[in-house]
Amino acid sequence: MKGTKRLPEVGVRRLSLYVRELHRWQREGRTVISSTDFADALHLSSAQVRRDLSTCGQFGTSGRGYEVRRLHASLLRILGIADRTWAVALAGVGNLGSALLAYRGFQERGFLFRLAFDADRTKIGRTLYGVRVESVERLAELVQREAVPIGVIAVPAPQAQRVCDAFVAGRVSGIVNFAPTRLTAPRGVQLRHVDLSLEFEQLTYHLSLEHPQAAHAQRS
Amino acid sequence: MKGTKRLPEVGVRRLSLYVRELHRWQREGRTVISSTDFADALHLSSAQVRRDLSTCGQFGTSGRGYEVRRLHASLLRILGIADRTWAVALAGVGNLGSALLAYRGFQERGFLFRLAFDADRTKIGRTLYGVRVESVERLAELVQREAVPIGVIAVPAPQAQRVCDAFVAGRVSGIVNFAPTRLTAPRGVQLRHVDLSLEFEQLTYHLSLEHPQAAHAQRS
DNA sequence: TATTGTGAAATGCTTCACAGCC
DNA sequence: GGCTGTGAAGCATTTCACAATA
Repeated sequence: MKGTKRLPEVGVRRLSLYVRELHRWQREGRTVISSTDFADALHLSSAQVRRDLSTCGQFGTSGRGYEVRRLHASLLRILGIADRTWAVALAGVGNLGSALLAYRGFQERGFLFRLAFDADRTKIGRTLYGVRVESVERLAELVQREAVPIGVIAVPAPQAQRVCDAFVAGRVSGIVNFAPTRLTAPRGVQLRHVDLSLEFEQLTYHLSLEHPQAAHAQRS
Repeated sequence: MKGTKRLPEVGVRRLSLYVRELHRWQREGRTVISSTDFADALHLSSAQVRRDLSTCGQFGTSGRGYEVRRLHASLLRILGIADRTWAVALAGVGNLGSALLAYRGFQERGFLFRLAFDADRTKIGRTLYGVRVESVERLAELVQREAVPIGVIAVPAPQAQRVCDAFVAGRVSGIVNFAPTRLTAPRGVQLRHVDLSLEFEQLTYHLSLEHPQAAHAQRS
């Protein structure tokens, strides 16, 4: 029912949240939900929800709401994460890397860790969550040989650019960076930055000292 | 030099990135930088950088640029992260929790893990990164006794709300949530959501298949 | 000359409010 | 009656473009 309008970047991010809630409602056995249900669950306005959804297509029924199953399937298709499995290569199996390997949300969305790399000799050869850890020196070679399309960077900041270059050499088509540094891509390869440090920095100014009565800061 | 204008929410987030770059430039010995330097490093427009900075105060010198040391100190002060240490309590020392404990950026910004909790009996009593792991059952009690102002949630989604309630009972003034679920705060306590699952979800639509020649997707 | 700081314009995003539909 | 989808209004953010300044 729409011509040219596109969902804004920030709206796409909300789409992911809608998917998450739909997933939960489906488990709970609900079959129909309204824009107000979304609004309450996610602290948005119902108008925002309707705008987001209607911008992507015609999903609802006037006077009734949205069918959970259908909307869920539609949004997955729109986000491009339906019926597809993406192989992923992970660089760095330290604490953060291990957290990523263990994160179930990945599998739920069709991502599968196929390769893992580390520079630490004591880790190479071990198997974590079903993936064998290889030497980072073989990263480009193996990524290219296995034609793995996505690289995930979970190494310390100073090594991130080198790893990024290796992924590019291995001809991945997407890189997700969790190192607190900005990467630059050689020659026409586009990178997207998913920057964990930014999340931490949010904390520094989001401190909301609005407890009913007391507000106890503390030095240490 | 400004009257009433305030930096928008998203601008505050950029401020953190400016701090990060200033930190780096300071290490590299640079003394003066321009809005264009910021723009190049962070993929923003120079006008945006100037607008952000000038909205916070008068920091630059026409025809010259910004003094690195002074700007760095000023931004830290504005973000409220100078000369202060915040004690933090961590719930969940699994992979993600461990990654948070190990993350140096925390200390750099004056955050110090004072308490850690887990439900796994085999972990309780162990010391990780200098912090003793306590039973999650004692969370509210210890957080209140030590007057720790910030709680960090790194437990699985189904447990997150319970842990959140415990932090509130322990009278923290801020909570940061890394579980992929929305929390609700009892009675007038304001929560901010830092949602790791959102980061993962970004990946699903940010896949940029723009390699010079080939684009090899793959099922598995 | 090089660069900031900033009105004004442009663009983008959210909310309002209600017609239309079930 | 309740709810969606959407023009139009309102608000927020970014960019333009240039006067001011070192």
